[in-house]
Amino acid sequence: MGIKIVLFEDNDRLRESLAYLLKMNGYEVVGDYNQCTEAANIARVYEPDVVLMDIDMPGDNGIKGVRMIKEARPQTSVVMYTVFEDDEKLFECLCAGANGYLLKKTPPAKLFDAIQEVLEGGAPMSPVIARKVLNTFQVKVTSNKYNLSPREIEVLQWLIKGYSIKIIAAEMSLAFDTVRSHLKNIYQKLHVNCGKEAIAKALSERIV
Amino acid sequence: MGIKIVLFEDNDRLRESLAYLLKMNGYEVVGDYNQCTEAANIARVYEPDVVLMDIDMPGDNGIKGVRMIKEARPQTSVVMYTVFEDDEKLFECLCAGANGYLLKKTPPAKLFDAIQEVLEGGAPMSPVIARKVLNTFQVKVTSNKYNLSPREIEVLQWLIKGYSIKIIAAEMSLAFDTVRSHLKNIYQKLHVNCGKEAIAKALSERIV
DNA sequence: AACAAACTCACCCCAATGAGCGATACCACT
DNA sequence: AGTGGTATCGCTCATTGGGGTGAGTTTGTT
Repeated sequence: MGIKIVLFEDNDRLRESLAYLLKMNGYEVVGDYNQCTEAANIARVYEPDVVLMDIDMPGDNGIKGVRMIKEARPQTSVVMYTVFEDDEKLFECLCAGANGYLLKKTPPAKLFDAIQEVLEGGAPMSPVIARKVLNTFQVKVTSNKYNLSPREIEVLQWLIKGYSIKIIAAEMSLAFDTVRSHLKNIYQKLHVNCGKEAIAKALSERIV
Repeated sequence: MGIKIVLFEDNDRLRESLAYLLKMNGYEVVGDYNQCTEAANIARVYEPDVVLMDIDMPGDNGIKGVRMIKEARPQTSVVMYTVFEDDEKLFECLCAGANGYLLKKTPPAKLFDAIQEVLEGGAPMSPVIARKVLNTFQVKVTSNKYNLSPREIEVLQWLIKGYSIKIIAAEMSLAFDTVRSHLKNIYQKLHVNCGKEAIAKALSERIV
């Protein structure tokens, strides 16, 4: 049995071309649609191995489409196929459960490679996209822009575990007021006014 | 001028084979080393375009190697080349600034593709690795395991921005005590005892 | 119609915390 | 010898926040 693929793409010409190309290359295109409102049902009924999903479509957009498909049938691999390369759409798609992210400028040959890759448990991404994804991990390079001292970093690390001042003092074998003193300095350096803000900032900027 | 590559790999046979292969394919291997203690200086002196970096080496390991190179010369692309595929080492490398992550089972042809890809601003990763990376974004599927109500999620989203109860109440046009009430329920559902813990848990588990 | 869940608000008590003052000591650098 | 940064500790005061309890309203489900 062949590889079952479903397409969601509102540009009719492009969608039909894709379907044709895929069929020519031995894939079984079990459905192609110009909008993804019924994506969940389609996934359940046709049980595709791979879905190619555009983002910009009338009705529900492709991001919602991914979410619906992944809820309805998680084992289906969903690969985004779009012109968008802005961070916001990208990470929304990834959070929604996309298994790959290809830009439309991807040549057909690479497209087939990508389908093969996702079937083998990979996560095909256009180079620009992969770089963006990796960069989200590397914010550590900017970690010390707040000029925290080693001791302050240590305190902050306890703080972001949700520990209270009293507990932190015990863990670090320090006096209660010493920890508070460190925290005051930390808050100043991070330009925040309370522990909650500090935790939020530290975790979202991956300072520690 | 050719593409300048530096290798760090403690297996002499493998390292020499790689150097040979790369040279045969037109790359300029400006250095190959069996340990990376001097990685920073090497990067500064030879100004390589790409570094292939093993992880398990005597002395400083490759993770420290990446960090040193990225501090000394950020424009050098560092691609990990290792047998390790455990999450811990992987994400340490990515946080340290690695621009790619290839498993040693990668065939040479793919290796050349990867070097080309990283030179073009991409982030070559072996399929298994890419999947792991993407999966870190998709924790949303487990988001509702705590069974938070829509309103509670909304409150939590304000909370993790570091806002105080008073501010949250104002933003949501609610009474102070209403927000507290929601928070109490949230704390119960998340099995935490205070806002700081809730923020820590919500952000580290990407609940919202 | 009955019930559960979610949403809303209120009151009390007291612990936790941030702000704003300090202080001493150590260390590196000039 | 002085300067600045870090680390340590102390105090008061006002605000914030968490635990407990209760209760009215809406909404959806059975």
